Amino acid sequence: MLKIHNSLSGEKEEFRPLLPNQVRMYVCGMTNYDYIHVGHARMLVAFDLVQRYLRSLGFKVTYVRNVTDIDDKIIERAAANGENWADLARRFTVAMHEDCATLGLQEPDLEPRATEFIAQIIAMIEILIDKGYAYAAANGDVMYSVRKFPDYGRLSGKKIDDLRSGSRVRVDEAKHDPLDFVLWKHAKPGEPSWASPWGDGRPGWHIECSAMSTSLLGSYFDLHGGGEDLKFPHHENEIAQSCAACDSPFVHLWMHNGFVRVNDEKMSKSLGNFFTVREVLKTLRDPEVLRFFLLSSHYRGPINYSAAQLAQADETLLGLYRALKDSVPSGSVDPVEIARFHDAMDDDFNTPEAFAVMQGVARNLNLAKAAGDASRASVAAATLRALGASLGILQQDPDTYLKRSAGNKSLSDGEVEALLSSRRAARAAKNFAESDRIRNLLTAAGILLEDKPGGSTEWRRA
RNA sequence: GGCUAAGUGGCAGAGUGGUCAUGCAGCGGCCUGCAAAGCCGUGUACGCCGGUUCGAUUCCGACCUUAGCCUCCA
Repeated sequence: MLKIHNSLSGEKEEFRPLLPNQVRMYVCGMTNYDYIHVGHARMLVAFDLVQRYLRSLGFKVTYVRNVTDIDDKIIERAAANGENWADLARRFTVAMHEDCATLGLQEPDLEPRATEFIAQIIAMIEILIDKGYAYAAANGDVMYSVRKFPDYGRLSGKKIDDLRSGSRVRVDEAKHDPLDFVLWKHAKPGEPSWASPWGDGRPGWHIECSAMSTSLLGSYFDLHGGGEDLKFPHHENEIAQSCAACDSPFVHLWMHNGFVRVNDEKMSKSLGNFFTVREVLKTLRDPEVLRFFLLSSHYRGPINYSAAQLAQADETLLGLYRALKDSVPSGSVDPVEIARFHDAMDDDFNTPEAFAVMQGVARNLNLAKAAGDASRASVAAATLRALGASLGILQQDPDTYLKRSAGNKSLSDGEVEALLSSRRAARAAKNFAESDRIRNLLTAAGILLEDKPGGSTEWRRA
């Protein structure tokens, strides 16, 4: 039985889809005006995992992850670059797709862009105005009147009056209430704009998600995800918009992932303490290390980013690949371990616990290999592979993986093989001084050796 | 100030009212020509103070500390 933590209730709830065997999920994706950083990667990986696991459970999943391709930041950045805003958004959306692919993400079923949904956005705003939830302000913007929506603040546990007193928001004269937020922004000269009943302008950020999600998934759907910083006000605003416009509940279950931190601070653009995915990947043996690292703590908790942590993740992953080496996965898997793994994952996607199960399987695999029990080893190998598959890891060829290096290759594979063959000759002649000399030389070059019982030698890169 | 999370062994990170997380690093052993890898073994861990209990890291209360949100943000 799958249980998922619902931000709405603050508790883990048994997951039951609204429609039999179908899951409709929406995740707030990226505003693409720059390369994605590790914090974004965590969100992307977390919901990729959710989506994968739901599918592995047999649900028919419709996974929608939007792209915000019109926004203040895009306009600003484009202006700073002297670049067309649409070109900039397109360019970084392509880059994001590349990064997602490297991280082993499966593509969402639908990836709507805000600019493709202008008509739906306008229609939704009109409904909100008709129903009295929104108003055209004096400055040409259209605002949502937060106090008209009684449930406002329920998701984030905030009370409207607490917000007001603590608000650091500069009171915009055009707003009837400081809490009101923009649905439609009137265009300033030279800004990209679309025609609307309220004049030329562009959608506010919050309304786009409401319009896209309800157009694509219906007014009431199963799961909505995003980073925990979106809980307020973004998701709160989405609820206010969608519920009011559709006269319907909006989302059954809200999921929020925790942040990536750097020295105990949130990794973010504004703090300037961010590392882009592509820059981090250059320092790693394989992108899988980053994915593994991101999955090694629970998605709701914070995770501290550091090179030392990445090194630990690398070491651990290496151990798993070493276990997989020299065994042929069989068709059958170990049902007990599979069940343990599912128990862990069913408990709100407890990946650390799931990793512990995988470590147990790896130990069995090593034990079986040491005992020369090929059939037990191949069942263990198949099990480990299968479990890895549902997390999107451990699918590479172990030999290839182990010969990869985190740093520069000072010696080519061929050079290593050549040295190894001289060493083999030395060992056969019991010339251990020469044999050790070669090994030391290789070690210094980042090549680690393992002599096997038959006289052969395996190698890998540090 | 309001709201929300969280504080676990050298590091990372699960979990539980009463033998075991798990991984990395360390130490001892087996194995090895020596290593490496693997296996076996190994560590007075649960922020502080009270309370409940036969028994609390786990439940309750206070306190301290940290992070996040309250402004764009994954």
